Amino acid sequence: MHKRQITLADLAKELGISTATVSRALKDYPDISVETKQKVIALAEKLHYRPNTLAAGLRKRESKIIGVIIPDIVSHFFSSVINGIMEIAYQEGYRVMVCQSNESFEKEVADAQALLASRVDGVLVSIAHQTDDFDHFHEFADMGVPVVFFDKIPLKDFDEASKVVVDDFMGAYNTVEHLILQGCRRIAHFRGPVIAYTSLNRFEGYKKALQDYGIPYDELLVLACETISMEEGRQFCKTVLSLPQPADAIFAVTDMVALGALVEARDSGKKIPEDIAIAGFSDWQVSSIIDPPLTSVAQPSKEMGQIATRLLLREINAFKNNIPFAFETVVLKTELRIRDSSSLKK
Amino acid sequence: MHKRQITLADLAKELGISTATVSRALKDYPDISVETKQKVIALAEKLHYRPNTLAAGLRKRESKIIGVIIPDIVSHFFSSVINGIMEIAYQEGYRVMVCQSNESFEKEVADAQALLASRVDGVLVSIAHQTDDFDHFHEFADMGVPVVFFDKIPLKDFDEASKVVVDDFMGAYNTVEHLILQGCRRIAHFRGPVIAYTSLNRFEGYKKALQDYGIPYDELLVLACETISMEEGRQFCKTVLSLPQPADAIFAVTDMVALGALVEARDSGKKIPEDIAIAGFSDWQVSSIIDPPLTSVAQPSKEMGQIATRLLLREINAFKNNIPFAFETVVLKTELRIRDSSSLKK
DNA sequence: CTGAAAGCGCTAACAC
DNA sequence: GTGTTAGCGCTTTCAG
Repeated sequence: MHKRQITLADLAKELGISTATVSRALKDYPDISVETKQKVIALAEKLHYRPNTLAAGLRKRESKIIGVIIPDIVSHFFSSVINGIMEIAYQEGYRVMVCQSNESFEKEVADAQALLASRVDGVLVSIAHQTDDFDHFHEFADMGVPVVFFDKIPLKDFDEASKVVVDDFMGAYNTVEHLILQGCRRIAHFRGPVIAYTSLNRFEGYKKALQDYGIPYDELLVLACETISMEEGRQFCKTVLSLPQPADAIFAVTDMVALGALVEARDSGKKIPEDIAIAGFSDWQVSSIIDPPLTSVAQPSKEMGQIATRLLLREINAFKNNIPFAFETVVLKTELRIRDSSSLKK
Repeated sequence: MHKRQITLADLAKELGISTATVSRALKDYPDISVETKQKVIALAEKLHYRPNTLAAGLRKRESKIIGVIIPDIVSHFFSSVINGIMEIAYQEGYRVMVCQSNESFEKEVADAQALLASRVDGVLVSIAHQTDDFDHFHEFADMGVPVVFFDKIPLKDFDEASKVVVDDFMGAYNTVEHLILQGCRRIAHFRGPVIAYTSLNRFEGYKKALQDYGIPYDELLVLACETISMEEGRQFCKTVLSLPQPADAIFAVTDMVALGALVEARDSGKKIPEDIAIAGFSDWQVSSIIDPPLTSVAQPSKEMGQIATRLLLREINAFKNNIPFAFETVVLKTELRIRDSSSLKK
């Protein structure tokens, strides 16, 4: 039943040559005779020889695996990022080991140690919400394993790493500017948790746009999400519509929240965007098919994964060949997708 | 800069004992003195010792990695399945290596070989659309590596494996039955590609429900998707609405197609569900928030990942300990979520 | 152009 | 309780 795996030694014995030669033949080394190469390759094929990458990895001190730590895989954003990661990694002969922190600091630490034990050649990380201690990532650096952060990156304490982020500030700025140009003056913002970097930048972009256009900042119009759910979007929408001076636009930190607001506005008989314009952030696929289609900020998620992976691989190679390497922070542009939920001219 | 990794030998030398003892101490073997254990563990902690799983794997002939091959990670369904897989795998001390076939047979074969080379201890597979040759999976069996198929499983030629699927037949049957009970008599079906097992079973469920309720099958009402896109949903909706005897209900093979149909029906001024009732399959999160909310069949995706992984781990253990193992096929029940797109009573 | 031999870090008989 | 030893499968000097 259980056939033993085929090894170099098996091939070598069968052909009456040494394992070294077999190894070199399979790796297409220049100074092996064509004849030998062909024989070796033919036999390997015939016996379904599969190189044992564990053994090779042990010997060469590289696993050809890159680790990924993300808060949550079940989201369009992160699964797209992983898609980009896998595409590039695969092209370059690397496998991908994915871990999910579930936004838990403890799980993140455990994941980091597991990846360390698996001797991954590099790691791509989007940190959990509560993480503000980075010892577990410094350990990678100590072991000579490059780390590239993306999306949720450390706020402090981590200069010695490359990073890839989205320009949340400008994404938010452009959206609010658009709402202003549509004639809105009472623009509410449903912001994310205070700790999250991305939320913060979106909030700053919101404020800056108001300021640049001479619209006073009104803290009654700014509500902070905790769960970032549709339900919060509904609640907050109700709140800002029933103010003495009600909102005439809503910019939500994420499409989930914007959709909640949209449903609430619709159900309470408001006309969108005439009575209240709505815009979100993330550009879910669904956002374009609801009625009215939701204006939203698109993030280049797959591209983010690709770029982060390219950076990581470059760093891995630099490290291996002992050539100097400069850390980089790449900021990706977002794209405002204007749709009927905010656009008066149809 | 690049500190060398800490090995058992480092710990052994530092403590003046043998590597064997260190190894045993860390594994909490019964016959090591408590004193030694403590010393070893303390030092390991202090030096940030991380066991090299590559070396252990080479020696023990097990990698503690399970491989996953799926057509596409960027989908709510598959990312949820992976979520379930990772949860169980992690609990049991396994890591997960994910590969994406992109619905390409060639990529699937390449992935299989890569996983084979990585010496994964088992594999979870959802096959690509075009796959109808299974040599690359038989190779796992030959190497004594268990394979469990889920969702998209081989139609033939693969008895020697466990499988986990969703009851597409009953899911479809219940949906169509529901539409009939709502009073619909001209129920259209936008089916999936002929080759896909799941599409086929949904189609069969559709036919059986009609038959059981004495409604004649009308092939004008059955259209086969190729791209499974919103656009197809729109087109087909137009088609069945303009028949001499137009449809009064649509059951689509998937929510994507149903949403296309819904948008088309809405745009052309039809009342939903009075003029045309609509139901989908998959229960996307978005399906519940569009207007009207879409009736859909929910699949237990995370659970599918969990169950498949438990089956796989059980098989891995059985194999390792040479105890008999019987392959199983688990069929998971679906749940019909009735919403306003099909329900007359509000 | 090819072979011999050492060793990557760990585990598991087998000794004592 | 602990040490000795061999070896997992591969790569890589160093010889020839």
